[in-house]
Amino acid sequence: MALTRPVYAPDVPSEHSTATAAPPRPARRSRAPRGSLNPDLILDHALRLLDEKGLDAFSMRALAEDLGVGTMALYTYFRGKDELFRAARDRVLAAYTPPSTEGRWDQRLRAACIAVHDLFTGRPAVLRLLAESTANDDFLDAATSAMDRMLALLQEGGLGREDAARAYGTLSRFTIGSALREVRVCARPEALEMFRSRIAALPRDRFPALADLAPELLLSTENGREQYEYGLDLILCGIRDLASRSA
Amino acid sequence: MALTRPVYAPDVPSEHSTATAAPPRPARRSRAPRGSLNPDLILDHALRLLDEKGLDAFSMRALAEDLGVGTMALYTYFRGKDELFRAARDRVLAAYTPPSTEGRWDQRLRAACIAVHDLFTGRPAVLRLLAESTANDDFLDAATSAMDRMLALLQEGGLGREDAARAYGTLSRFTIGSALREVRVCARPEALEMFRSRIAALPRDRFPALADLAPELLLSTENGREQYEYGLDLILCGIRDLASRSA
DNA sequence: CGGGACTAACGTACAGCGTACGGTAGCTTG
DNA sequence: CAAGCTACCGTACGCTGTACGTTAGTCCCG
Repeated sequence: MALTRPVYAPDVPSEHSTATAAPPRPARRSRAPRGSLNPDLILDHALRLLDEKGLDAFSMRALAEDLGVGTMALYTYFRGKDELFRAARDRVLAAYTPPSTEGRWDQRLRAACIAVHDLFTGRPAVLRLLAESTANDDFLDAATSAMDRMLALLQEGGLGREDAARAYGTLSRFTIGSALREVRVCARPEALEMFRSRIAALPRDRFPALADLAPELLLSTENGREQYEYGLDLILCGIRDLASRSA
Repeated sequence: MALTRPVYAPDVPSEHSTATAAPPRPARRSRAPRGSLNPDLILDHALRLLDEKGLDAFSMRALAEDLGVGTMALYTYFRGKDELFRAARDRVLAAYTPPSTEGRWDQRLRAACIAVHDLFTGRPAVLRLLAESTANDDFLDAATSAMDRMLALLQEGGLGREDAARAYGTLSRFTIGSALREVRVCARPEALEMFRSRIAALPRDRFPALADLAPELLLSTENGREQYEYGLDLILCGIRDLASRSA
């Protein structure tokens, strides 16, 4: 009752009943005023919720409640959850600011990659959206300029057309793989702890190299950003080699 | 009715009602015999479902129906969906067979990486599970031997302890990033088509390098496996450089 | 050969999800 | 002041995972 009040009932309060108020009272929100919603506001709250509670805890109902609004009000601005997620992802990607433009081509390329990596790891939940999206992830409108920039730098370094395209693909794959690992493991104390305990419990005779290198593996796992730069430099070394051969 | 028959009601048929039998008849399955289920059988069907219909279409109910069994019967063997997924993932990883052990250390390392990559891309749905798992992905029991092997090869190449650990991290990140991209994009005709159309619609004046390299980008995107090997060689080049410097 | 114990298979129910559909209220415009 | 438009919203439906308790097949013990 009250919940399923017939649509046209004039809502007679019937307060004369001696009952101790309505039972659990579903906290009936009053209708939000007319201008209380807009796409940007919705995305703000969505991103905050995603960052704070994570992707799994996110739901349209939770977002609506956070906004103090009925669930279906969100559908005035977004066709559904998917579209909302895509908009959130694009908003985050749009925050990419290309780093300074000084130094040699490889230094600038390095800085550009790191900027993308930091952008990703700064928004763990959004990165998950990115990884799951079927679209060609680095080809969103927002990311296009970063892509163009990196390709130009690779060509500036002297790489041929095919090599530039493929080197870009390599950097992009490594960057998203790294960001994913950092977000899912390096930045999670409980995952790190599990890693630590598992590595300590390994039978040394069956996995000699692994057991031997345990401390180093732990160290490199703990510091995701440093590990990313290390791998990036490994790839850049290969790219430079390529460039020098083309020259 | 029939569906919600009170538990202890003596089930008076009341067939004297002139109704034309029970209405839609929910296709009441008869109880499956006692030995019709076991963990391996469940995992077989789960993996087949995942490969055929994808992760999104998977549900406990669908799996049970596929097995010709009530939904809750699955819970006799797995605590829940998560545990079932983890078991499926481990089963796939356990299928890893180390490649032949001939050739120089870097050639063997290369072959080992490619084997892992192929293992991943062979099971798209499972790869998604891998990417989403919070655990340290390459540290599952099943993957431990591959990890040990790669670390040993890196040390055989002359890398120091820290370098070996970090080079391994690089290879692992790149491999999972590549497999993810391949599964989400390269192997999906509709995603490729979208990429093609988007790249053709780019304003050439704003993204000159990108528009210029469009054909090469398309080509490298279409062939995921080749692109992986290219990137792998780039990284191996860096690793060899490291090795020669340590010597 | 009966009967009790064990447990695999199961049905029901519940809370939560995304969202289609239609109602309602408040601003805007005539 | 009325009419129309549309932002906001309530309800309902079909789906999900799974807690809980029931049922029935099997085996063992007396």
